[in-house]
Amino acid sequence: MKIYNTLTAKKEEFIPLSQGKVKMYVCGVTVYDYCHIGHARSAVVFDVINRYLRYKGYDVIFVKNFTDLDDKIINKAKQEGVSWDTVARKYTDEYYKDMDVLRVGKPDLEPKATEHIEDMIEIIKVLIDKGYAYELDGSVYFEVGKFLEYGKLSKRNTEELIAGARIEVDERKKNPMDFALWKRSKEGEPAWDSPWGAGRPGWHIECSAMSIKHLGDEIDIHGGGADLIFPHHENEIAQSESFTGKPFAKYWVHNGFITINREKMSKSLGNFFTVKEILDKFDPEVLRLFLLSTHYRSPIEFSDDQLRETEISLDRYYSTILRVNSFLEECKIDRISGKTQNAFETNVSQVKKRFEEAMDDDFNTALALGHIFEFMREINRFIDSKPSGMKVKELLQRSKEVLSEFGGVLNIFVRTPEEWYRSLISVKKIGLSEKDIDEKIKVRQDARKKRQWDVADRIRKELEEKGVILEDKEVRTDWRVRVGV
RNA sequence: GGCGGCGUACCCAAGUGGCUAAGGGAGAGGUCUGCAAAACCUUUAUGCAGCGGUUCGAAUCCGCUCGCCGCCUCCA
Repeated sequence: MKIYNTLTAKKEEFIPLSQGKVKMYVCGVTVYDYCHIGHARSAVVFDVINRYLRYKGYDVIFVKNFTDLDDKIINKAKQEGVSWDTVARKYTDEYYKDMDVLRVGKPDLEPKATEHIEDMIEIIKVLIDKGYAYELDGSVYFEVGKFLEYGKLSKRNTEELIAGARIEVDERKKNPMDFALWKRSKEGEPAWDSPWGAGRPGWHIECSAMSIKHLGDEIDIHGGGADLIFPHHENEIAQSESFTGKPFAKYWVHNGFITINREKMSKSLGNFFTVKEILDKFDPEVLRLFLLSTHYRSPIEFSDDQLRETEISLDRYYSTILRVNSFLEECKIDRISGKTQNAFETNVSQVKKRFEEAMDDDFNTALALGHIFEFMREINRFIDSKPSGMKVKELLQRSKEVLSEFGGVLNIFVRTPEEWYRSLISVKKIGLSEKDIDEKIKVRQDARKKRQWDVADRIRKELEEKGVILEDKEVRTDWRVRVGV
């Protein structure tokens, strides 16, 4: 299995520190607002990485933190006139709601910054003792010049950084790039006691403290959005490696951004969509599939049109399954058919290998999905060939199992076609119940038996206008909800 | 200014040295069907931003040019 490592800027063979075990830490969200789809992308990407590692048999410990103490939370609290921890709690709850509907699994541990203040203070103390940090008027700074490898992750040297620095320079700092480990709290801000007086931790130290505490000095994978590479992850490396004297993380994994009109989606530009906004118009599985249909490191251009296309793709999956199910119910067992079956059997046994090859290559979900859709065409082609015989049922059963196995890794394709269409009835605001539709179908079937085509066509058209499409099969009529509109 | 990435069909998107350049959507034609829908089949890039170079061989490596974007400040 290969993983692209930001640290070496190369795809590398994945060899965990301890055989068969993977320790993974991912930077989670700062809980000061609703999740936007960029947060969703990161969450979904690392959820899939976690699932695939487990699928491959690794014993994974996955830690993802909550930043529940930060300037943005404090500002939000001021705006809303509530306490900062009320803000943190509210948006933590909202985060969980969004993750649940997106079927993002829970990490093994979800530590919070506020629960690790003591751990952070301990690390800061050691960094001062070791000469990597200095106190200045109740705050503590990390001295970047003392960590010779500073810039190794983001491929920068300190002179360049200073030259291009846009940050406001505190003249008293030894070096403009030195960053806060501990900040003296101002009046009205949350504060904890420390050897340097009342204060609160800087942003970067929390992840070092939580990663080291829960996973140890050295871990296998450290992940997050590409915008965390600098300064957050660079600073984490500096602090952690100065503290432990060991390499902090072996593989650094970063997901790409979502763009809108080719620009990075961001809160400051105001061009963002929250997860909730999208789910008002689309089924959550559509968003999840959309996020996985591009490689995780590439930018994804977001638009409603793209989601509509994804919706059509997903519908292709469910309508294929619906078709397989119908076929299995009506399937007659008699003679064994020949060539098409052999060809299909080969496909069934090969698709798993293809899926794993794709995923082994730096979690190439886009390619993996390509194989899955190709396989679905094979299934449809097989059914079109009107196969018969004992083996047919078994092959189709196995095909469904293979698809749900892949679905388990990507955590899509987890519902029945019926559940999918039921969801679409409400997402697309069809305004009919399943019962209504079934009744209309029944009336229409009677008309069809009597060859009253005008009556049958009228009912079909009436349903179509509401977004329900009918499909006449040999012995029954199935319905679907129209997608992609 | 420094560093990095991207440019593959009408749209989205895999592919980073070697069989006919995956897959999805859209379009056109066909099979099936009472008619449809779905499905399937055929078709849509002698070419991968442009120009040079390396090589027996390049979308894939190297150089230059053009265009777009990101990071260097909080950010998933």
